[in-house]
Amino acid sequence: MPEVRDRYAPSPTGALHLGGARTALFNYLFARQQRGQFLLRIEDTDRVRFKEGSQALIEEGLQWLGLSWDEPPIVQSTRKPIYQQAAEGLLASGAAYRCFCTPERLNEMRADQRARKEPERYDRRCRAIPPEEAQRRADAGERFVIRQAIPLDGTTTLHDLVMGTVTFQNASLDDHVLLKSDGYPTYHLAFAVDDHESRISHVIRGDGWLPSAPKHLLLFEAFHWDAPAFAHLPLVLGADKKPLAKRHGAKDVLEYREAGYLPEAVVNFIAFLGWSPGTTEDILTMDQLIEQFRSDKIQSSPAIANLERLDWLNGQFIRRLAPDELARRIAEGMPGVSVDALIPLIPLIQERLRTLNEAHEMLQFFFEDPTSYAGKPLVPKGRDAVQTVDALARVRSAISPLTEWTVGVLEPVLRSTAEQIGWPAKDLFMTLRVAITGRTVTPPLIESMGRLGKARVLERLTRAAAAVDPTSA
RNA sequence: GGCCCGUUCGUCUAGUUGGCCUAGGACGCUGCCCUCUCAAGGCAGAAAUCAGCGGUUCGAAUCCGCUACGGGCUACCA
Repeated sequence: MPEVRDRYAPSPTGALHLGGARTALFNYLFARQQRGQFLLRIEDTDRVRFKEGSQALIEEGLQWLGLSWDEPPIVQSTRKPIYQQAAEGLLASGAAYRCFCTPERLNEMRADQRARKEPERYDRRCRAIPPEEAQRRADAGERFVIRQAIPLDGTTTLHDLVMGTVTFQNASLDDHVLLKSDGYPTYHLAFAVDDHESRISHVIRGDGWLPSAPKHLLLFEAFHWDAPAFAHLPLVLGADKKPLAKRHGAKDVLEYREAGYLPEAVVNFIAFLGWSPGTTEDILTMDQLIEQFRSDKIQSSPAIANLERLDWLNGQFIRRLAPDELARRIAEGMPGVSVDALIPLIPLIQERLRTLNEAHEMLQFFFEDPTSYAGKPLVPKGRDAVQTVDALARVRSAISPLTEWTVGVLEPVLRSTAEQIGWPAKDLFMTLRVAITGRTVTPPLIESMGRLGKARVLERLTRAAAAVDPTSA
């Protein structure tokens, strides 16, 4: 059996969005599972849409997701002569021809076709030019493109791994351009030449290419090359049901990294966009995905990316992380805070996080004193300032003699203090929470006090007491 | 207009060799439990007449046809 080799072939016109990432992931999973190779190719033959820096961004996105490629990427713009040579071969065999039609004539032709409600297609005028004459005009410096000479009749059948068998009438196919007048190939030519040269066995790409797949099959035939197998992937849509690829707001995968998402979660999320293992499992690691991936389980209908699910998945993966690993990842986003300082705090927040970034705010009070209690309910409902200051003082004197500073000794002391002053423990805890953290929503209070240490707790209690507004009822 | 593809809870999906589907799971949502706040976790629940119609069949989400709707392509873009 021939070796499996596939590839992700983005054009560097922007960053890597979720849809592109999914195409890359499916190629990667398939290649890894088949013990084959996964390649990267940069399709930069469109010099107009080309964006500087895009390739680096795409590569960084892929690396972040853990999709490593096995050979240095082919960059198409560096291979112009190779495509030209291939096109000339086609010219010689009659599978392609030179076209001298100007853009103006093409526009007029299409306008006419539209007016007559005919299919808009190249009318093949130049296909009738004798090759010698075409050669002469080319030699004389006339601008031309090279078009594929599609068979006038018959059918072409594609056996797609996802879409099944699709048959096209050759008569409905256009003589599309293979080589542009600037000497660059179009996608079609470059694709065939490169995939052949790279010995690609499986082409897994977006289903936008499905309509041109028969032309690609015909091209391979014209070259007398074996065609690869095809799998066309349905679109990934945004919440607005518009294809991600077409939206201006399509997010770069690296933005998910900035927002505190784990690459494991993003991978899991996009894997299930149009694919499922056929079981009820929904949290899979990359290794499990590799093992379970099957191209025939790919959905043939488009999928809408439901970001709420990504949030949930992210929380799941965060909870599965080893505590020191979680600390490491959180520290990356918290300049000035060491991994070691974070490790003891992890148990307090690990099961509360949905994104890494939430840890920053959740943990802030460990690293800086509350700056203000304005607007915070230091005084419980039904109590007044005097009672609150008194409660704070009672807690202070109850805990300051403590020689052992653990949850086990703190909790009973705090509860009995609440009882002594006649407050429900809930109320006392909230007052303490606000006093010590400056917040109403925090990790568990007593554990937090334990980690903060006695000195800092006592100090904050004093400051809070001083901040209680005496005019509050 | 032409050529293709698609259509199961709001969303991701299971279902693919027709009966085990009075359609299963997950996210989200609602309620309850747990509880020092918030989460997490546990339990329960609402939610798809399987796009519609017509066939085939003892029996169809699963097979066939038509219709509707959605989408892609229709560039010297990829």
